[in-house]
Amino acid sequence: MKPKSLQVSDPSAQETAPAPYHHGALREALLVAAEEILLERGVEGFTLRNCARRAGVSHAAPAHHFGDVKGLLTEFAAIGFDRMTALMRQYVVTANRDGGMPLHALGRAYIDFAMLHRAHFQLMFRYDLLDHTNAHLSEAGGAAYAELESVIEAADPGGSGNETRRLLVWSAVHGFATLLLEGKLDAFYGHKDRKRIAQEAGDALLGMLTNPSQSERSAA
Amino acid sequence: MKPKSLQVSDPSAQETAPAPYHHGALREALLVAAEEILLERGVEGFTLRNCARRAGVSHAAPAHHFGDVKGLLTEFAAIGFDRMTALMRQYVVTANRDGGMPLHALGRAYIDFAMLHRAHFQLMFRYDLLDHTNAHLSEAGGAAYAELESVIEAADPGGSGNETRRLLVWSAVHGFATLLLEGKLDAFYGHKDRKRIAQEAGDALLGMLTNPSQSERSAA
DNA sequence: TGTACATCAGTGAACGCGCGTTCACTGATGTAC
DNA sequence: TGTACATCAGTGAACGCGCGTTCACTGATGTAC
Repeated sequence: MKPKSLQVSDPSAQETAPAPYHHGALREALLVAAEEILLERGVEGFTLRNCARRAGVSHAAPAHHFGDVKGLLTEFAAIGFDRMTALMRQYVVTANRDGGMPLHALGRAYIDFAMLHRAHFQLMFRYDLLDHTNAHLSEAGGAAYAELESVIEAADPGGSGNETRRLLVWSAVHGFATLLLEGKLDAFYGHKDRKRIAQEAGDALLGMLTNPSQSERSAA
Repeated sequence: MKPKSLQVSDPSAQETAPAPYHHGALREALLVAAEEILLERGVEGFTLRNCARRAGVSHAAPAHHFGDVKGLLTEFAAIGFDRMTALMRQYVVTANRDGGMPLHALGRAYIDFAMLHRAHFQLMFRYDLLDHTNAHLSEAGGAAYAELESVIEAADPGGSGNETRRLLVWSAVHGFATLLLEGKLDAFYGHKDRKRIAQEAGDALLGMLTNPSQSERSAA
C-alpha cells in the first residue's frame, strides 16, 4: 500500500531482509530450541538436525558450538545445575533473612526448579546421555550438592546424623519431583493441577521431612 | 573325527538341527531379549529389530505378540510392577512374622527391586514410553501402590498424617533408588560398590525414615 | 586508514545406516465333523 | 481315525524416512602491521 520508493527505508522491510550469514547467538538459540524439543517430544525425540532446523540454521552448524549431540545435551544439563544452585541459594538467603527454615527453603527450591525447568531437570539425572568428563557439568553438579551439604551442616554443625539426613532430604525431594513429573501422583491428587500438587503436597512433605517428630503418630 | 555313519544319531547333532518354524515361547524370549538390550544400551538404544534379532526371529515376528514397540515396553513395565508388588509382600510378610518393622521391609523391598530389576524399574517410571490405556499396566501399578498404602495404614489405622507419610516414604525410597541407579551417589560413597551403598546407605535412610525422632538432632 | 591474512561460523551435498511398518506368503497347529 | 479347513506364528522382501557425520566450500569478522 505504501509507495514503492518508501519501502526501501520502511523499517518493516527489515523483517524480510535476508538473514545474515552469521547467526550471532546460535549457541543460545540452539539451547532454547533444545528445550522446546525436549518438552514437546522428550529425550527420545531429540535430534541434532531438528534442533538446528528450529534455530533456523543448517544441520551441520551445531558442530561448531557443541561438537556432537552429547556435547549439546551435557551443556544443557550443566546449565540446569547452575540454575538449580542459584535458585536454592536465593531461597535459602531469603529464609535466613525472614526467619524461615533454610532446609525447607532448600527443598522448596528443588521442587520449584523441577517444575520450572522440567526439561533440564530430567536430563540432569540421565547418566547415559551426558559426558561426565565435561568440566562445566561436574563443577555445576558439585556446586548444587555443596549447597545441600552446607544447609544441612548449618542446621546442626557436626551433627552425627548429617550424612544420612542429607541423603534422606535429597532422596525425598528428588523422588517427589520425579514422581510428580512422571505423572505418578496425578491419580492420587486428581482434582488438582500439577502446580498445586507441587505446592500443597510438596509443603506437606517438606513439613514432615524437616520437622518429623511433630507429625509422628498423630491419631485421627 | 567320528565316523560319518554315526553322526546321524549323534546327540550333539541336535545342536545344528534346523530351528523349528514356530519358536514356542517367543513372547517370553522377546521380553528376556528386551531386558538384555535395556541393560546394555539403555532405552535410547532399544529397537524392535534388535530385540527380534536377539530372540533369533525375523524382525516382523514381534508384531504378533506385542503389536508395536510401545506394546512390548508396556508389557515389560507391567511385569516389573508385578514383581515389585510380589517382593514387597514377601518382605512384609516376613517382617510381620519375625517381629520386624513392616514399613522398613517395604522400603527395603523397593530398593532391592530397583537393584535386582534395574531395566524394569527405570522403564516403569518413564511416562512417555508406556501405553497407559493398557489394563495390565494400570492394574499392576495400582496393586503396587495399594501395598504401600496398606502397610502405612496398618502401622497407624486412621492416622491423620498417613497421606503425607505415604508420600514421604514413597518419595524417599524412590528418590534413593533413582539417584543410586543414575550413579549420583557413587561420588559420596566412592569406596563401596553399588550393592553395598544400596544396603548400608539404604538402611540408614530407612532407619531415619521409619523412626525419625530417634536420629533427630543428635550431637557429634 | 588501508590492506593482507588468519580464523571463525556458516552452507549444502553426499555417504551409509538402521529403523518401523507393510505385505503377500508359508508352514504348523488346532478343531469340527 | 481321517480329512478339511480355519487360525495362528512365522518369513523375507520392499518401502520410505530421518538420522549423524564428513567434506570441500564460502562468507564474515577480527587482527597485525
